Amino acid sequence: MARAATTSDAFNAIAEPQRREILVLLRGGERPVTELARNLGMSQPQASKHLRVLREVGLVRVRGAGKQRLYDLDARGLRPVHEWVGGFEKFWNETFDRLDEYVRNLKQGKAGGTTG
Amino acid sequence: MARAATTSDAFNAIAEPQRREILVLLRGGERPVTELARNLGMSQPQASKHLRVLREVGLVRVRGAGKQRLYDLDARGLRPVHEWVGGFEKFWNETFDRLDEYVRNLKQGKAGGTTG
DNA sequence: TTGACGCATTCCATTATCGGCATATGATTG
DNA sequence: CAATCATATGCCGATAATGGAATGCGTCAA
Repeated sequence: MARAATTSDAFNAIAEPQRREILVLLRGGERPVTELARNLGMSQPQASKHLRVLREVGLVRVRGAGKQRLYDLDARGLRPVHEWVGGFEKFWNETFDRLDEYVRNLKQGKAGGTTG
Repeated sequence: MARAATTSDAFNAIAEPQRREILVLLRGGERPVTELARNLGMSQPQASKHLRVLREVGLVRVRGAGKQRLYDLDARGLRPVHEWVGGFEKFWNETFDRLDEYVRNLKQGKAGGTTG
């Protein structure tokens, strides 16, 4: 099996840096493809491809406006991501302490031992 | 070019569901490889490979304990992820409103038009 | 209808994943 | 040193993502 599809969920979709940048730009409101491409220094086809992925996972919506297609942010799909990562919030402080303790133990000649 | 390496950053590392599960288990404290593999129903080599990725992006630490190697959570690398996603927090509520408005416009026979 | 513009899609090459299986490496015990 | 347990690594097959280039398709203007 290969890596999961980028379209399988928001986690995979936002793993790509350029797609994150697109989402950031869209916080400023809906934008046509070409403008996104220009602002991010990518080709129009690349922008379209990234937008397709974002649309398939539901992070953006489209509406036609004449010749243009305006893409709009739909951030709801990011909420589960935020919540999952938020489950570690208390740990990225605590981790410092455990590392401190670890280092102190090393200096005392004792190996690790945070647990036992 | 192919997709960015899973080891390129935390975003890519946590795109894989099994690696997320490993991190969740490690919130309960350090664990040896075999126990993680058993708890997650994956093979030992797979667990080792996932742990390698997590270690390379700095989300876990290892220490030897006899024959075993105990993996420990280092959640600090998740903080940037949380912050990036958090930048969309105000939008996943606002989005509902914009969708509501969109739907109301549709019912009135007007196309889209959230913008103009 | 023809032409121009905006965007989506397809084809291609390169590259890296993930999983299974076998095996190498490391540490402990006797 | 030999045997064993715990873990890491190597190889393979299958999958697919990314970027570039070319092209298809829909819309608007004349």
